[in-house]
Amino acid sequence: MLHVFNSLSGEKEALRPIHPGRIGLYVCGITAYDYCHMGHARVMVVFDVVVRYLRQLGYAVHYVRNITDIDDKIIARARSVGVDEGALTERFIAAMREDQAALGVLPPDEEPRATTHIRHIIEMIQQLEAAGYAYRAAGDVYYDVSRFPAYGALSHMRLDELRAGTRSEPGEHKRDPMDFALWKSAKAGEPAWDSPWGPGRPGWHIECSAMSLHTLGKELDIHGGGMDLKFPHHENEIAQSEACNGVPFVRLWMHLGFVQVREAKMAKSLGNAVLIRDLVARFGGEVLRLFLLGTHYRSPLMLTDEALEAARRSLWRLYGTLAGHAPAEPAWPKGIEARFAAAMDDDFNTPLALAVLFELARETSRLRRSEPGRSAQYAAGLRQLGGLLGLLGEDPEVVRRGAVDERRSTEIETLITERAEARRRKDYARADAIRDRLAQEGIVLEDGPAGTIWRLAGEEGSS
RNA sequence: GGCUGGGUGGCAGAGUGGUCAUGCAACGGCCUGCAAAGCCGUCUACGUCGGUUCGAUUCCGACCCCAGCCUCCA
Repeated sequence: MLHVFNSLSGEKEALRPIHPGRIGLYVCGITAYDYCHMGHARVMVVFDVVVRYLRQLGYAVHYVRNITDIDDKIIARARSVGVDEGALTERFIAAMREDQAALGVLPPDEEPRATTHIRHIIEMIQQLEAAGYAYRAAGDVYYDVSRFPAYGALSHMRLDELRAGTRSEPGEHKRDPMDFALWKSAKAGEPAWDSPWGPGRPGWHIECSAMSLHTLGKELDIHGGGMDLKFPHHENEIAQSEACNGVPFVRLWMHLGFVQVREAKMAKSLGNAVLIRDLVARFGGEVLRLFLLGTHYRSPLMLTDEALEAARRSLWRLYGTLAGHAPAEPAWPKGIEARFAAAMDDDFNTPLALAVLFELARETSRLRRSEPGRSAQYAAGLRQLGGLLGLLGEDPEVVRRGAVDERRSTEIETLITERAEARRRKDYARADAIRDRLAQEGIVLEDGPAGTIWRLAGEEGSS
């Protein structure tokens, strides 16, 4: 039985789908005004694993991850770069798709965008206004939090506690500092849509309420995102959706811990964001994936070169175990599969699941010579379990050789052949000279029962 | 100040009332022409102070420290 930590209740709870056998999952995606950083990578990879595992359990998962393609930051960035908002967002959405693919993340079933749901957003604001949850002020429309008694339930804060540190921005006309904008009137030159309140654009929070309603319905099984969205974004979504729909909005809230750089949260505003694409170039997407899954999703994750390098060696170890087996039906030693499932069932404990994978890898290597048939089966089993985490799907040789072009590859093969002949002649001086030369060039040779294979030494330049 | 998470071996990171996490690194051994890889073993960890207990890293209490949120942020 799968249990998931619900940040609303603060406890692990059994997953009980609203409709038996089906799961509606909504995740807050990116605001498309810049390249994605490792914090985004964590959200993408973790929910990719959640979806893969739920499907493995037999659920029909409907996975929706939105894209915010209109907001203040997009407008500001488009202006500073000198392009229109649409061109800017298209560019960064395309970049996100590249990053996602590099991380082995399957695309969500739907990726609704705010600008294609303006009509639904306006309808929802009208409903809120009609029900007395919203008020107009100088062309803007605000949500009146005093009308929603449960406000603060998700962040475990009372309204007066939340108010403590607030200040009002110039140009706002809120009755209460905790009120938030549903609709913002357009200033000259800003992109705008017609509405009952005049030309303007949606506030940030309302889009998720409107899009989740129109893609998944009034009640969601799981809603997720980064820890920083808990307040105010998700709190506001609850206020909007429940005021509108009259039913509990979300069964389970999943919030991810931060990726940290040198003891501090990674954030664009702090200038310490590490882009996915930069690390993909250095380590390869699968290494990043293993790194991200090596820590439980709710814990903070410290991003360091040492940790990434350790992840690379770990991944290579697994691929080394996988290499050179005959095709076989997947199998496991007794208990492995159950322990893997138990780990995943316990709030998606991927670090523990990975530990089980490493134990399986060790057993596979141990039997390699004595029982090659069983060893091959275990290797196939390792690949299959790894696949549930979106790992170990590549050709082991290719992964370990990294980004070496074909010409270079042929050169290396030629030298290996030359060395093999030298070894046959017992001309070890010559053989070692060849090996040393390749080692200096970052190529490591491994002599095995099936001949000599080669791989990259590490440091820079994996696939 | 309020709220939310944390403090585990050289590093990363799970977990548990009394026998093993796991990975990376290091050291010793096996294997190897020598290596590399792999396998075996070693390196006897649980913030502090009390309490409960036959026994606590694990339960309870207090305290200290770290990160985050209370403003846009995955």
